[in-house]
Amino acid sequence: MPRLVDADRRRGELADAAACAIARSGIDGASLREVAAEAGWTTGALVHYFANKRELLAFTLRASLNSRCARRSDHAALTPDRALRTMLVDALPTTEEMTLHWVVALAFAGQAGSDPGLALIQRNAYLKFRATVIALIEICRPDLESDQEAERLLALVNGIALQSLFDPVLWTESRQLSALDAGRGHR
Amino acid sequence: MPRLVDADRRRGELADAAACAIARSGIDGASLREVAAEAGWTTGALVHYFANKRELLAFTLRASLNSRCARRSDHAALTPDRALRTMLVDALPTTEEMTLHWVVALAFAGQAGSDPGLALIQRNAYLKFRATVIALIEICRPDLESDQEAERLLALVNGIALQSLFDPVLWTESRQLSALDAGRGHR
Amino acid sequence: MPRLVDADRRRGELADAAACAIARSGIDGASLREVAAEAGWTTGALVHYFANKRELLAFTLRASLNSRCARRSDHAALTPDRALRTMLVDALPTTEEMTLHWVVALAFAGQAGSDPGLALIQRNAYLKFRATVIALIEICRPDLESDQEAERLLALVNGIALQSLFDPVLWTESRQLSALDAGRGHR
Amino acid sequence: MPRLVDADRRRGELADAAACAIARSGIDGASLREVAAEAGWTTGALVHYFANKRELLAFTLRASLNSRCARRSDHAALTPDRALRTMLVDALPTTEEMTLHWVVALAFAGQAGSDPGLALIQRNAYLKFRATVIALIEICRPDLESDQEAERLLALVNGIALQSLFDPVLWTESRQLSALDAGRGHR
DNA sequence: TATGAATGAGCATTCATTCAT
DNA sequence: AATGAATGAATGCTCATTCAT
Repeated sequence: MPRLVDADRRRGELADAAACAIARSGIDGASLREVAAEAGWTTGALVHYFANKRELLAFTLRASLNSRCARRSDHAALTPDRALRTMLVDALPTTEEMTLHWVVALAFAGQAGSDPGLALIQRNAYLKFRATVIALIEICRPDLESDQEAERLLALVNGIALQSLFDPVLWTESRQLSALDAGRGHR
Repeated sequence: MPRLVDADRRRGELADAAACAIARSGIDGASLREVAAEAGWTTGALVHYFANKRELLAFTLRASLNSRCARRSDHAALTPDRALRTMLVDALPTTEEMTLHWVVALAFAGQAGSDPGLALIQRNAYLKFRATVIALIEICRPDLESDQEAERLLALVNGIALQSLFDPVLWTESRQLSALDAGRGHR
Repeated sequence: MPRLVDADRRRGELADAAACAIARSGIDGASLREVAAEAGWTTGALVHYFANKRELLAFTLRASLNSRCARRSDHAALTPDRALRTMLVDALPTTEEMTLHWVVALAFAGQAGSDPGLALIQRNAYLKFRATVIALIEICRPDLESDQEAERLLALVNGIALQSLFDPVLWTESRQLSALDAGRGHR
Repeated sequence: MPRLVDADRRRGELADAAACAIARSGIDGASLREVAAEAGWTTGALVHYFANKRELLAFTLRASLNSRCARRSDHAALTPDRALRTMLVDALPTTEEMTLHWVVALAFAGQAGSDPGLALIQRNAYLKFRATVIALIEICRPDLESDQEAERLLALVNGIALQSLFDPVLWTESRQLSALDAGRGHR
């Protein structure tokens, strides 16, 4: 089924283009024409891959949020402490790609009220993201008393990310890292 | 004599209505018709108080963000530790009103790319919010080694707030408070 | 009846303001707010003097066109040839005031299709203007063979006026006059 | 393959429809909806051919004014005197089509104050029209002493046209022609 | 499959008009 | 008489969507 592979690849490319357009113009501001142009097609071509704009947005949201989990692969080879740090750093908007994901997530979060369907997708993806991170934290730091401790760590990651988006000049990559280190607690 | 109206009061009411509409429908989704209907007027009436939609949005954003600072009044009478906790709690989306402010802030944050003017307003307001909180933290907790420590505390507050918005069922008020307490560090 | 005098005077002032606004912004572009502001009042005040915008426009048109006839008073004391020249010169847009009248007339002419009522006013006023000029021409120049000759002279005046409006730099006052002189024919 | 359309031809059709609508309702009165309906389309279709209303108007103005020059082709085969008369007659609103062009020109002239850009287009087109006519006059009538003489002839043409628009019943085609003949001067 | 022409609903905005004061 | 708040119907324009090719 070579066709299907092509179609899926196309959908991915379109989702990437959509993510860029959303980061640039906001969700409502990102017209289908803009997304299509970003990807190098015309509007009419989108209809073959997504029935309507909502589906394109939902797919883009899912793809972007999954990317935040995808990196979180196996860190078993590292020492627990080193693995933990690596994992958390992967979740911060230190790279351009990760910043894009955070911006897109923020755009959808601000839209949540207007489309409960998208809000649900977002919430589920967020819970998956949260579960992944917390599970790994607990593996790497079995000494943490409860998962509330892990949750606090996650909140810190999210807070640092949020502040980095608002004030990217102040929050350099190294500052993000040192703030994270300071909050990780001590054995 | 014309019908006399307290224009500033009206602007405030309209900003409240706009905040509700934004939380419900997103920023672009909140049409002037919707805002006017929410406030009990018709579209044309808005023009008396705001020259255009951008001005309405800017005013709403400023009003909402200022509300987050307004509560942060005098805590001098309390013990430093108690004052600190009170202040931070005031910044969490534990009340319905504070939740609304966070949702509105999130909506504007997601819009940042499409209107640099609004993004600037938001950034300035955020910096003011940050400065207020950090200054108070440093007063209440002179033992904190540096303002980086205070910043970490702020990041924690923001992170808890963000997670509460994504998962309000899990993040009850008491959970928000205990997560904050756990991260406050010890004297 | 001092009140009536005041009201009529007001109407005249408003018509002047309207003529300026129309010359500046066109007929549809001249909003009631703009006219009122030009005259130093607010919108609501207009309603006391004109039932609606149409009436204001009709009054303004009539007043402006009548002004073009008003100057054409008694030239009996002059020699016929001198009187003729004076009369025709009075009809050219050589003065600022006369230019305004021509511009307003042009604006209404361009609008003629959309309001048959205004078009009728304009046509009647034009016929009156034409009759006045032609009658005077025939008095001053009894040697002209027919009123067709007079009509040709009027056409020349109108043509010079039109070209002066399109290219005011080229068509100085002296050029308008010499073109008129060259076309007046010889005894 | 998409539906192929001769875009330039379409633009021409739309300009024709716009000219009719402008003659009927004035420039501001001619809404895009009205123009589109006149041409048998809907509003949204216009955007494929003109970015906005201003562009539609500018194109219509240019097209209409150029038509007034287009007819003025080669008259070299005729006798000079006959050619002159033919040319000038072509410029009078004796045909329905030429009347439309004059009405449209008048509508734009009345609008000149509100859009300097359109006024410039109009002035340039007018100068081109003037230059064309005057050049031809000078070719056909080398005996005319100066180009001021030619200009006077043009003024006469314009004046006849203007009066014909104000009083089309009186100014039949034959009357226009005889007025022109009487003013052409004698060899 | 892909194009781009065409639709029609929706938006922000303007404005003549009405009306309480 | 005069103000200015409020209305509601347009208008220009954008855009997701449909569809003939």
